[in-house]
Amino acid sequence: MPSPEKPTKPAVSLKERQREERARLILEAAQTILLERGYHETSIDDIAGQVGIAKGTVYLHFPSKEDLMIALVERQLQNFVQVIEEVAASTSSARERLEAILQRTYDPSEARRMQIFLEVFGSADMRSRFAEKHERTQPIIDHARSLLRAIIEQGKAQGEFDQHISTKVMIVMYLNLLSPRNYHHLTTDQTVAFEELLPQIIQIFFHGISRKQA
Amino acid sequence: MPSPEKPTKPAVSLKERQREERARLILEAAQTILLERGYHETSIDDIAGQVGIAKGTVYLHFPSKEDLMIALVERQLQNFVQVIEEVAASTSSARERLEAILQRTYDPSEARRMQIFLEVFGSADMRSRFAEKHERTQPIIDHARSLLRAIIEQGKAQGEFDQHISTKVMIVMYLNLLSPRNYHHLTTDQTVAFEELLPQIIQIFFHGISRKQA
Amino acid sequence: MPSPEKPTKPAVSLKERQREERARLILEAAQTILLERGYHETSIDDIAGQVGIAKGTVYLHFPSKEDLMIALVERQLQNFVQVIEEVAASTSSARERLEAILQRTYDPSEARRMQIFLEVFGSADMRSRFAEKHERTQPIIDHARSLLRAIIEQGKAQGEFDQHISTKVMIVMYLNLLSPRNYHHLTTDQTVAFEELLPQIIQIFFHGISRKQA
Amino acid sequence: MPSPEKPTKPAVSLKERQREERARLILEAAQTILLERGYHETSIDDIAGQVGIAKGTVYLHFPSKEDLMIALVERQLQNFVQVIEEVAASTSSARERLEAILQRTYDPSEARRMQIFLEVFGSADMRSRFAEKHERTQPIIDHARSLLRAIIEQGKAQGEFDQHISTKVMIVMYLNLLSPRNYHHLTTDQTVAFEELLPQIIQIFFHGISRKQA
DNA sequence: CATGAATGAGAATTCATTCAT
DNA sequence: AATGAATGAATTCTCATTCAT
Repeated sequence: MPSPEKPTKPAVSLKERQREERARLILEAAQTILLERGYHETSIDDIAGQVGIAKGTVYLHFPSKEDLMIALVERQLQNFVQVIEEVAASTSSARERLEAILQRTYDPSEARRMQIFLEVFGSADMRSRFAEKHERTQPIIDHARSLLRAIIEQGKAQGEFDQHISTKVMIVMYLNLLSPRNYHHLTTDQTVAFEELLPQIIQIFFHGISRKQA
Repeated sequence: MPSPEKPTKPAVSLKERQREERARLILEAAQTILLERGYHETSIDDIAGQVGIAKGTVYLHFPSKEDLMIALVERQLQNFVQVIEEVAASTSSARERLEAILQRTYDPSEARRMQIFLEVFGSADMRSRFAEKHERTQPIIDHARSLLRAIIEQGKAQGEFDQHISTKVMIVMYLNLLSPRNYHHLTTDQTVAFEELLPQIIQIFFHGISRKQA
Repeated sequence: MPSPEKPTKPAVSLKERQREERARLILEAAQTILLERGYHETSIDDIAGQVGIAKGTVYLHFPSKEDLMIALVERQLQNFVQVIEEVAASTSSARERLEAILQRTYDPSEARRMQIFLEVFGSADMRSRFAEKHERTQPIIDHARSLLRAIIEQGKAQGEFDQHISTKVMIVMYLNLLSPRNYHHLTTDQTVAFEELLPQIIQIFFHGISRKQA
Repeated sequence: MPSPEKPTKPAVSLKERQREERARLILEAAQTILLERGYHETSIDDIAGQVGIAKGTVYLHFPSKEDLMIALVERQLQNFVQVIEEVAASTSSARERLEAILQRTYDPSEARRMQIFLEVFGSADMRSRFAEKHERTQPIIDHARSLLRAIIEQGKAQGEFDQHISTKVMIVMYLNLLSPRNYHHLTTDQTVAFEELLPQIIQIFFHGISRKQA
């Protein structure tokens, strides 16, 4: 029997893992600073400084600042899609599933991450800047939408939701609920605690789309 | 006969009026371009060019690019407050008044203008950049809020709205409805016509906050 | 009669003249440094420093480093074409005219300038770098060539030059004679005085292309 | 039996041979890419990639990019000197020998290689960059010159060449004939075939320097 | 030995702001 | 007042070189 300690395959994997870990560290730092200061107010040097590496090293992992941004968005989207997929598989009612997604997305540890992609789509210059790079993110977005559509349409079919309201509109409003940014000032003002906020929003929305009682 | 070297008040006023007209022209141009391209993608030169004046002239009216931006936001906010005030004075029901504000704000000619201030508060970039300059806009925002609060609380008192939902939360959600940006992709996709969009959103929201029937 | 000192048109012309003068100054400095150090070894900052202006000012006159280079080449080419045109108009023999062009081009004050465009076509990376920007220089080069061709062909027709040698080859060799760069080391070594060099080169070339005596 | 830890000479030699072979491979790749793209457009990484080794390995053989370049030039010069030496030894006439050198240097397989050193001396860029590193190449160049000088002076002594033309000038012009770069556009234009080019150039040059018939 | 990740100096370019005319 | 030329700080990105593994 050959000696089992000889690292043949794992060696490749180690380097690769280190590489990915480094990339993850950069994404993490980028996320933190970008969320604080925004795209234009954050230089590659700032990000590198945050990670504790040199400017050039960032470029070893991401070919440009834009690509770093896209990678960030992509990661977040995938994260989001995963949440939806997990929840969508459950057998609870449409409303329960949509609420579950909200709950998990509002989880503070998730919330910050969500925002990054709202940054990108939120301002005119970001939209135009990244318009051409959306080939990769668009399919993910489409996928998320179709998952949500399925849930909502089940809810309509089973009499939970009002059939007179367009599914598209529901999706858009629902996605807006997911944007912590929209509630940012509320929690900054500290006049409404974050924990009370969500249930009320949920209540408004679901009451709003629920089938009207005859 | 008045001494000819002492400029009478109307003369000053004329100059002043021209000055203000010029400032207005600059704001107008700035708004157009900023909405299209975003803050960082718009240079002072671009704005001056649009107005047909020289770069330096812009600085005769606004001490910096940031101040120009703030002025833009302020103008929009005042505009918005005026709409609220006009509507608030009417004697119709709370819901009717809130709907009226939405209608007027969604009016295409208004919608674009609304967005400018959403640009500013919408991205981390802008928020951090303008954080210190909010002394002037904050009171206006507070005023708008208190006007809306009054309407909503009337609605609650008169049994239109659900008293269990915090007024603050209602205001936030209501303000979100006002953000055409949130619906931008919808109308860009051309899958939902702008005209159908508003009624449905209104329906969801007001049904959502309405007092539940026993 | 109106006062003649009122500068209406000249005012425009003054600014324009100052602008051109500034551009000329930059070109002059660029030429000096570029010839000494080459394209890659010369930064825009170096050039600006030589002129005594700031980096950004260079960009007020030339949109990019490449364009500055092209402008330099163009100026030199036009200069060269002008020399050819002036000489071509004379009624002397073909050889005399070609010699005259050489004389004027070897004039030390011209010689340095000539080189700049040889720099550009001389090295692989310059050629590929500027390949796409040649739309403007190519016609000038073609024009110069056709002027030379005409002279050479007259020389052949009148029995001065050997008709068995292709005009194209003659032109190429002639243009090589014009490249002070080719003789650079000679004069650097200081073993051959510049003044003796030209006559000998002329002698070799024209003897070389002259019609062979039967 | 020899002690196994002491490497005999052949063993060192093998390693040394492998080392040299590796160096040769690098030079070969460097030459190919450098000729295509030029010095600044070629990175060490490109060269390493072409050889199929890692960037760092290049530095095991050449202390810097400049030194790699110098080594390339040196190799080419030695090659050239070898051609001259071989030809110089023959008993044919001076013209025949000089023509033979031209023929061998114009041989397509040689032509490309020749150019590398013309790149280096041809642009100001390179000249200034390598000026201080010429201690090693200068002697080789001097040697090549003296070999050529000997041939030319024999030609003069035997009445083949015009004694009134300085040998130095002849050498310079002759070396210029060797620069395929000078004829590059000709063959690129495809208006003159490469095969016709050389004989005509030879004809001009040798007729040009030949002793004039009384 | 070979590798390739990490470094950081350096270069082109942009643009808000100033100021002489 | 208006102009627009000039400035220079700041930013993105490249790549020769080093060095731990």
